[in-house]
Amino acid sequence: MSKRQGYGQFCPISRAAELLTTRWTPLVVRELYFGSTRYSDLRRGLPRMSSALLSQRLKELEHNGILTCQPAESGTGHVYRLTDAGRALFPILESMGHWAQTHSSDDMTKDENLDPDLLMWNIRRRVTSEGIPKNQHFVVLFHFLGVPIKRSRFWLLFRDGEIEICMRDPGYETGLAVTAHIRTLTQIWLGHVPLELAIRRHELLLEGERSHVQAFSRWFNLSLLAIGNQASVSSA
Amino acid sequence: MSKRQGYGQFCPISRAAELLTTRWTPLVVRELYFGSTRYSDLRRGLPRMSSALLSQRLKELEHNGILTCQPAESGTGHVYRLTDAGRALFPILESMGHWAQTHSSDDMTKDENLDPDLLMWNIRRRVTSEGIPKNQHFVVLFHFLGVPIKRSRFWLLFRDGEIEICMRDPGYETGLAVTAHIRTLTQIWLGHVPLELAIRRHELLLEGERSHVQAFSRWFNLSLLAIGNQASVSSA
DNA sequence: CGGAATCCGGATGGATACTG
DNA sequence: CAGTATCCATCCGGATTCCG
Repeated sequence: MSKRQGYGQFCPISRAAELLTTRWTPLVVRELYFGSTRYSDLRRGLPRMSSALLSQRLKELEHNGILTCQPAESGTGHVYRLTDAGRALFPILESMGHWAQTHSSDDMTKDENLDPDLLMWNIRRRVTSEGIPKNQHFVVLFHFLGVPIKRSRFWLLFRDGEIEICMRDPGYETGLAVTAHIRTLTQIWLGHVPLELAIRRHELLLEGERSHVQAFSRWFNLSLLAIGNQASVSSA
Repeated sequence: MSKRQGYGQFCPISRAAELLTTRWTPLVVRELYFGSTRYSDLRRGLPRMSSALLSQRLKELEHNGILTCQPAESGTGHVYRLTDAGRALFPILESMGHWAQTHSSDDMTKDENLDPDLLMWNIRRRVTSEGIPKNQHFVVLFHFLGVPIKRSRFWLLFRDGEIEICMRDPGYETGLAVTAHIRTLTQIWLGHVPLELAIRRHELLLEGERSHVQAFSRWFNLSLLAIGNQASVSSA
């Protein structure tokens, strides 16, 4: 497979670099760290990565002891999980994220990278059912501006403790509607802009029963990367 | 030049990853951070990197605002220096080094990566003239075991505040001789093994006047990566 | 010495199609 | 759904060359 020579350096940085300087590898680790376990989860979180390359990377990472691959008990496919060594890579990713936030001309929120599917998928993984009416379904509509109409509406469906993203109205009554420019919600998600500020400036609109509006900040959690980045946002 | 697509992610990790997931790039940054400024310094520290690729990387990094390139005042060539953004990358490298030290089956000191030239070059950059007799030259011979004879002897020449590596006896009287297996000195340098321990076990031999032997641990500084890694070694 | 340009074969990555 | 297979563009390593 890889006939590639190593860097020929005894310095430990080079060991990690040999692992991480292949394309997409850090992002695969990120996805796993943030909770993806299935091949299709990974594909969803890394839409621009080709399937062939993903499966190649998974094999390499397994071979390098970064992840384990086990046949899924429930049905088909495999479950991928980081090993201890794999989870230990996270501080590296964290410092990469921190560097980019402070030193990269912040075009990570430039138009071409804003992606509502990706954002919703990331949000879904961090959402908690806390503060959501139990034992009944609850629907939140996200309505994005700055996005082609066909990809501008997403429904988050809370049901039986499960959370699902729908691209079409799931039919139940909508309990809360969230309206914002895709960039606004992305910036909030990344911790660049405090939620309250966006609300106060009417750049993010919450519509629904008062209790549902107030509950929003309890179940809508920011990206793990946002923590410690910006003014705190979580409900008191 | 690079027509390569981005990762299409708004997550800041991906911004840093786009920069760092090209081959050799983290090590070029490491070299600059550790004090190299000239093209030939970089080549010396990265002997397995091709010249063409190095000059390509330097251009890319300059373009990305990681380093600046200025014509050298003194004579020919250019001086490469990290920008603030470039220096800010160091925590990433540091966590990479830390990860490898603790989670990579420590074959970074496996035989094929042990390299006396590289080691001497690294050592030289960290050596201080402190504790060295002033206003006269002072010569230290490093004698490596486990290395082909032709590359087994290096002389460190202290003269006029300058420090030079020689591959042949510079002719002056040798003030101190250091003898060890290449692996031993590499492990000491990386902080895997305390200097005192190696001395006590007679795995590192210091020969010379008592004062010169005692001075050794004052001017021989460990790799920056060793700091906080292992039992401290520096003289009290 | 300090770099940059070129050429070439092999390795890697991206796109798409295909299979169980 | 969970991956493979295939083809082509790009990247990388090594050697050589060139220039100032």
